[in-house]
Amino acid sequence: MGKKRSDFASQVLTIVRRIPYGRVATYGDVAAAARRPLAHRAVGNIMRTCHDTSVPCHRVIAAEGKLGGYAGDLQRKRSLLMGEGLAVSAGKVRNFAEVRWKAKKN
DNA sequence: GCATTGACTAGGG
DNA sequence: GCCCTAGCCAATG
Repeated sequence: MGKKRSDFASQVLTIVRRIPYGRVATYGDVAAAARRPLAHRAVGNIMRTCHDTSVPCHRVIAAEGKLGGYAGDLQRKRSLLMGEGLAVSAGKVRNFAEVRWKAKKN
């Protein structure tokens, strides 16, 4: 680390890193936790440009429990989610409402 | 500094 | 339930 990212990017990465095992959050939730509820697009852009291995980016999914996308292999993202006890079907998390992690304000 | 793009979201048909 | 449109933020050329 040491790479000086934008304050928003750094905040987003911190939020994603706080997502516990077996939980998932939407881009909107992460964006809202980063003080930018309308920056859901920017969150996806940050994850794409700053996909760090220290950040469980696979726990960040789109709304409605949809997986959305992933850097490299989307299938890997699905495998990771299923590996955490999440039921993924048709590119969506069935128990999304149950495993949805409520991001707290910072 | 403007235009384009992206792992998005919500709404309408 | 799917496709298209409009709107938002940040990074890149």
